[in-house]
Amino acid sequence: MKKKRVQEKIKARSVPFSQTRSRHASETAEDYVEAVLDLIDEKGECRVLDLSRFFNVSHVTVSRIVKRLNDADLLYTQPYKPIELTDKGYKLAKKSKKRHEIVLAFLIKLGVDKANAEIDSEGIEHHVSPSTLDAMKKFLK
Amino acid sequence: MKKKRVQEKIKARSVPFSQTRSRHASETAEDYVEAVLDLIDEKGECRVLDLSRFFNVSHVTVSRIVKRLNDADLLYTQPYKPIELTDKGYKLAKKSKKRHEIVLAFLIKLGVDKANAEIDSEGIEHHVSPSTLDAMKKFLK
DNA sequence: CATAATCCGTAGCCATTGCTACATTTATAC
DNA sequence: GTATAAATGTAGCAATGGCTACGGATTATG
Ligand SMILES: [Mn+2]
Ligand SMILES: [Mn+2]
Ligand SMILES: [Mn+2]
Ligand SMILES: [Mn+2]
Repeated sequence: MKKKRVQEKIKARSVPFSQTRSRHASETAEDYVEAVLDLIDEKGECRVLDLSRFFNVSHVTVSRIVKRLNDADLLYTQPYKPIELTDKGYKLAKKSKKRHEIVLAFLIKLGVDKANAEIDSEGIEHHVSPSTLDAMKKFLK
Repeated sequence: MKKKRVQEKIKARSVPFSQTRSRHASETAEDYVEAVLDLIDEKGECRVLDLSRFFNVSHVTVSRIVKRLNDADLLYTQPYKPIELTDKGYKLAKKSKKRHEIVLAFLIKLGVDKANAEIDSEGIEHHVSPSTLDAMKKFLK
């Protein structure tokens, strides 16, 4: 086969990797808004240190990310004040949480023990296309 | 509930995130050795530019990562020479490829179209515990 | 063998996400 | 109210993975 053809064939396989990188780029935002939603729900408010404990990272890491998500209009933060979700952040949180719950329930129904299902679903949720999510929903019914 | 108890409860939920970060840290190595294995198999040899096309990133990004994986004893590289796998790299590649194939076959059997299954499995493969992999294997039988 | 094309390395930039150390603000306790 | 504790912010470092620009090495072409 011609060299060019071989190269094009190789390049054609790059799509899943580009997509995976793109999904990883949105992962932090999704996990953070979901965490803020949960923490407000369970604790009444969400603080930097709550997120720091929730993710097991330093408060500095959280503080920087929260600032970026504030700039992205996903949440609202003021110095030394609790963190709140914007409308946009709330919608993303609800959608991410729903998807996460489906993935978790799916794994459990598939026969995975709860501990592993919780661990695996935390990563898998960000790599599930609408098509795959549909297939999981059908399996759950 | 006491404040301390609440904080411990929050901290307890951090395990999946720590695990997910750890898995993302091994993802590049897994994808690269798998790619080297495939490219040698299909093209006869694996070059920096092959990987650059395969992943759709610049040759500089590939070159830096290849150097790190060389230091980690996963592959063997010399300037301007083709890239080869070490024993350790070959073993990791085989294992990763096997797991990837199972995840892909699983998604297809679940009813996901091939294009989405290929995209999603590229990310999901790195978040599948032995427990989940077993469940997928059982489902395939 | 000389020239052109291709491949690859290096320098240097940016963004993200992890960290420790230290400063400042806010809340709690006395 | 003041001292202490807790929470948060800031400075600055490292690793990783993107990039462009440029130059040197290798290979192909004539
Ligand atoms: Mn989640
Ligand atoms: Mn997650
Ligand atoms: Mn992958
Ligand atoms: Mn992932």
